[in-house]
Amino acid sequence: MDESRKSGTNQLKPHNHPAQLTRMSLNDNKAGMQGLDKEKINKIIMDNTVGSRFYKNEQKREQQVNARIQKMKEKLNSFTSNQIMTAKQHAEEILSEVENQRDLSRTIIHIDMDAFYAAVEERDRPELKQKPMAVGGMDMLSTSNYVARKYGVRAAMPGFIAKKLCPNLIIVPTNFDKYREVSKETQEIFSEYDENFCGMSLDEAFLDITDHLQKRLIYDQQKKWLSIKFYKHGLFASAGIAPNTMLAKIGSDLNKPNGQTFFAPNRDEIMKFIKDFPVRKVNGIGKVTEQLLSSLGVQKCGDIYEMRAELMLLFSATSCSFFFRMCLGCSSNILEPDGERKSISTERTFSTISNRDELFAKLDELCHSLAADMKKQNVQGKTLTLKTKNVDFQLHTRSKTINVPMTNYQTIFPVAQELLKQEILNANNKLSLRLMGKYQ
DNA sequence: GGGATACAACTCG
DNA sequence: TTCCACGAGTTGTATCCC
Ligand SMILES: Cc1cn([C@H]2C[C@H](O)[C@@H](COP(=O)(O)OP(=O)(O)OP(=O)(O)O)O2)c(=O)[nH]c1=O
Ligand SMILES: [Mg+2]
Repeated sequence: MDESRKSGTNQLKPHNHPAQLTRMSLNDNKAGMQGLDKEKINKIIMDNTVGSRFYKNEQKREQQVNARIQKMKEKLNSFTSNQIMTAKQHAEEILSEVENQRDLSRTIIHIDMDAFYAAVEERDRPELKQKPMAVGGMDMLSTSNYVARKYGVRAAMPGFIAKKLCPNLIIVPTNFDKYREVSKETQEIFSEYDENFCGMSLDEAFLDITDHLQKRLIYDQQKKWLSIKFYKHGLFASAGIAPNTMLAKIGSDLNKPNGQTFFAPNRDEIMKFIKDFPVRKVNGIGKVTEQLLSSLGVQKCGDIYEMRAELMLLFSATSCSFFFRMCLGCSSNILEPDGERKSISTERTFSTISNRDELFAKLDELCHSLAADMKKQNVQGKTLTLKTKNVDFQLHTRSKTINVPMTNYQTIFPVAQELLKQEILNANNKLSLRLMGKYQ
């Protein structure tokens, strides 16, 4: 039940796209996206976005970020020179502590498959290799091959917009089981080099090859060898080799696809590189933090040092120590074995439901699905969280912790039902529902 | 003051 | 024709209860 499509406001809203929405436009800091017509692509994206409920929500969030920035600037102006001075001293202490801890003795590789899901699909349908192709659905794409990227089509872009950018785009449905299979194959190879390798997702992993290197030189071989191994499938990977995980991760992206980067264990070279490296490309700095930092004039990692006092006063200790390590090119070089999972969840988006009974029927489905997943993974939970999203894309969560752990549908559903009842009372507007169960 | 608990916001792939 | 996913993790803040 979602009217409001007053077609009176006519379609020809000419190019008055509000002062560039930073949240919205094409993100080209991604492999395979250089030298394309960004203007044109952004126009198509905007033309298919402006006015939608999704867009309105994005605008709202943008406003919130701007408010945060405003507040930050006010705070900044209120600092006395004395405060700045002591903050600078404190920052220096932390920085020199980081510098003292710098350890260039390990060699870490980050390996990242190229266009992973798409590459697997191309393996099974080689005729797709020359064609623009993406994996996902009309609502959302998980990734695209490099041919499609030339059109501006990329991961996390809705399929229907991608189709506007590239009418010939072929969209292949997602096939997780296949990707899991291939992932297993690659991980077997990784374990030959480092049995304690750390798989970050289906398509990427960190390896500490320090010990392996003592036995055998594989700097160059690593890549060739991966290429050969995967050649039969036509799959390729990129790699970054460095003294720590942050640099290794940066490196694997620098020469994508089918490329690699080597950072020598040399302080000066690392500092020289990191100085001009954009903060946004560092893992952990997303769209929002980028904007917050940018409003302080911090765009490159080197800028962090210049603003160390202000950052100390404006951000949490956790954030600051992260920033400071960043600007010195330092990060962990220890690969933690991944422990127990912390949560398990299932969520679904569907066309708007406002009928109460239908809502509960949907909830029932989700509980069954969650219970099945929990059984398969052999886990139980003590906290259940219901997550909802309404037609305006507003998110809401409501959770309940209970003494006796939940293990199956019978124990989950009653709790979920309570949460949904409350949620319906709370927001008597129609909601498009999703459920998410967690366990902690 | 120090754990739980609840919830929003952010990030990643 | 369609009109922005889904699963997992972290951090920050508020609140309550020893
Ligand atoms: C970024 C992203 C990736 N994925 C999936 C699909 C990707 O193939 C897989 C790995 O992510 P990525 O490594 O980020 O992307 P990619 O491997 O497709 O392309 P490349 O590394 O060459 O730039 O994760 C999503 O489902 N949603 C996302 O938003
Ligand atoms: Mg990849």
